[in-house]
Amino acid sequence: MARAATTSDAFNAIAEPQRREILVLLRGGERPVTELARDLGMSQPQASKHLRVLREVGLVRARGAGKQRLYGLDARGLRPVHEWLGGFERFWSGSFDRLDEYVQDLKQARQEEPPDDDDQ
Amino acid sequence: MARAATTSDAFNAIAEPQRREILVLLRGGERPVTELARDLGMSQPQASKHLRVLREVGLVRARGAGKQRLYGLDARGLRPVHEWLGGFERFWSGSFDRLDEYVQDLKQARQEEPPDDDDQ
DNA sequence: TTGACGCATGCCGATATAGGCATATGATGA
DNA sequence: TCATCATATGCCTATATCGGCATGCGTCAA
Repeated sequence: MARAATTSDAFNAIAEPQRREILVLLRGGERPVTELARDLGMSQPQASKHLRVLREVGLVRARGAGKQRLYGLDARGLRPVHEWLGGFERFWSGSFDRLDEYVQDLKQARQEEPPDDDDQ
Repeated sequence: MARAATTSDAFNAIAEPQRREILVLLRGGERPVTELARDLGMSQPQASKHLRVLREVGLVRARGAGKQRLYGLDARGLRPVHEWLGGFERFWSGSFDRLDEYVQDLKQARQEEPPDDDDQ
């Protein structure tokens, strides 16, 4: 198996930096493809492809406007992602001091143990 | 180019469902690899590989405990992701709840102001 | 030392990616 | 109708993935 499709869910769709930039830009309002491509310094086909992915996940909607096609944000699909991350909020907020203890434990363990830190 | 490495950032790391499940499990405290593999119904090598990815992104820390290796959560790396998503919160709450309304707003805005709200 | 256990890693195969380039499709206006 | 502009799509290459399987490596107990 390869990696999951970018169109499988919002998690995969926003894993790509350029797609995140597109979403950020669209926060300011609808935009045609060429404008997005220009502002983000990518080719028009690439912009279209990224927009296609975002469309298939439902994060973006297209609307024909004459020769152009205006893309607009539909960020509702990001909500589940945000909520999933919210489940970890207590681990980085101050009220949860257990992390600090944990980190201390780690430091101790690391000092005592030989460097098996293969981590890059 | 292929897709960005899963170890490039937290966005890519959490794009994989099994890794998300690992993180959720680790919210309950440190766990050895085999236990994670068993609870999530995956092979031990797969668990190790996923944990390696999470380790390289810094979402997880390992601590040697005898024969075992206890993995613990370090969710601080998720904070930037959560914050990025927070930038879209207003689009799924309140008046932006429905895309239709949102599109209407955009149309109005565009009619009132010149559309070349120029880039950046 | 030997064996058993826990975990990490290497190799393989199948797949899907991101990007570049060329081209097809669609709408507009003359 | 035809030419033009705005997008979408197809083909191609290089790459990185995820999974399975086998195996290496380190730790512990006899």
